[in-house]
Amino acid sequence: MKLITRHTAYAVGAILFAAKSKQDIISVEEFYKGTRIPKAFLRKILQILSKRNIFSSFKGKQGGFRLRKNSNQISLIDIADIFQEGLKINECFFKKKLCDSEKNCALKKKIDDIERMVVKELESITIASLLNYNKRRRLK
Amino acid sequence: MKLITRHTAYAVGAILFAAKSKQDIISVEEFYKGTRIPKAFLRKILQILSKRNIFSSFKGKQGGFRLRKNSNQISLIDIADIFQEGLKINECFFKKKLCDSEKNCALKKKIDDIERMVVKELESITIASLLNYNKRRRLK
DNA sequence: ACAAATGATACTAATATGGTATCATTTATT
DNA sequence: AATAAATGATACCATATTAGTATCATTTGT
Repeated sequence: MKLITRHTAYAVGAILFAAKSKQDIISVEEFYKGTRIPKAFLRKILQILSKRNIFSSFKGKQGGFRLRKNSNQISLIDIADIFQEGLKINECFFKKKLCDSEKNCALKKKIDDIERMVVKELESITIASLLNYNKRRRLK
Repeated sequence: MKLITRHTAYAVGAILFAAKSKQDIISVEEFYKGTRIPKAFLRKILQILSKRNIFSSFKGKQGGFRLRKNSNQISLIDIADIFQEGLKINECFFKKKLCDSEKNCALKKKIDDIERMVVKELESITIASLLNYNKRRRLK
């Protein structure tokens, strides 16, 4: 059971870093220094994120990425959706034999319910809430 | 996001079949006829399930497997635990850089919370509840 | 003795995940 | 205009997990 993959986590890491930074445009090199996520991998992730409008990108010298959304407009589900292809709900494992049909497979029904619950939770976790969480702890 | 794997689902399928059957000891061949789960694969799954005391097994002619527990004593979490090695909670993805330490990584905390929720749900889904679910639908 | 069963185990195949490398293109700076 | 520093696109490789098969050994009822 892996709710989020490394891609997702790294993407979140990069976004958190950008959200905290006062800098406007941040290069992969700078992301790397801040996060220590392997550079080539990070780069691919950032490219994908900018295709999906989480970042804008700027080519050429002084180029890099700029966060395009406010940190409370990005939730974990957005990121997970990008890297975990729709978090697709489990297909039926069984053929006709076991249930009468896929549509009333009890197992699938129950698992789907749980997945929906998880999706709802992921929706509620925004980048802003993650930033906040850390800020609160630091004050203690 | 795959909450349960095929192994788990097939195991559940086999257990459901055994729970419904009036037969005492059921051979792999018979399981296969009832579930259409690939025979060799099913066999391995049943072997594992009997090592884990979900089934008892009987060698030799007229041998096979007998369900060892009542259907309300087996929950999805038991099966998932067997085939998905403890449903291990996500380790931290980041090095020191991003959070102060693994112990106050907001992302990990949130994901762990969700996972605990999922585990609780899986605990609540027993074989009996799956059987019931189908029974109820059939009556409609 | 034999056939029908599981036990143990080794092996293979497919898929998903994680990660690197490289060439093309763009752009600020000199 | 040349150059260096950046991303875009894309192809590739490595590793781990999941799915599934095959085979020989052992047991047991008939």
